[in-house]
Amino acid sequence: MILNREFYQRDAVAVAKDLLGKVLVHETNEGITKGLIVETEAYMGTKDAAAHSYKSNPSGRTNVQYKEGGYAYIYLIYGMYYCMNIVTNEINIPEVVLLRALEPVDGIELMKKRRGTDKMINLCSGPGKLCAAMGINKDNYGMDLCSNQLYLEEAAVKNPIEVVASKRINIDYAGEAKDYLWRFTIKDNKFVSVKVK
DNA sequence: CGGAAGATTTCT
DNA sequence: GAAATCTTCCGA
Repeated sequence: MILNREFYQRDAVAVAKDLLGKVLVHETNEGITKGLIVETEAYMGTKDAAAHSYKSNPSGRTNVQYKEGGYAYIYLIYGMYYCMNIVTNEINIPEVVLLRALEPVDGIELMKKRRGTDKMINLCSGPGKLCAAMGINKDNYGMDLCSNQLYLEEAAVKNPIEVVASKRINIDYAGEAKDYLWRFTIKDNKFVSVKVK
């Protein structure tokens, strides 16, 4: 079952927690890939010094963040890797959830081909890696997650999930915001990206 | 218009 | 521990 618009129209922290255990699906010409979300981070727009939308105009790269929840915010980092975010909350509230790690579910051969590795644990354990494995790039920027190409769905089997909150990764420049516990992971899941502080 | 820096990954 | 590599943003 595909998650509906209402799911995304809440604050980013609530959505980030609820996204754990959901499945990200991307249908392409090459085939379909699915991954179980095991790690997320919330970025709370104007209240968060680490967010892209904290100090920039509601135009350019962050434009889509100001839409209502349920859209894909894709950006290129360090000139080499894409990161996928999910826009949350209402119109004109620039809050997003960064997807940091997935557990591969479907289309694993395709993921291996895209990533150039056979190691399951290495396919999606990081923001740049999961985008490469899922075939996500700037063409997906602003895509509606309530449509049928790139979307999220409930996991086929719902196992009980234990959520762990921790500090976010690689945002030391963000002042006091770097200590906010807005990173969420599934406890003891081995597909979570390895960097832990 | 030019420069600096970044939600990262990979190899040494 | 450092390089790879390019878009975006800010200051002049």
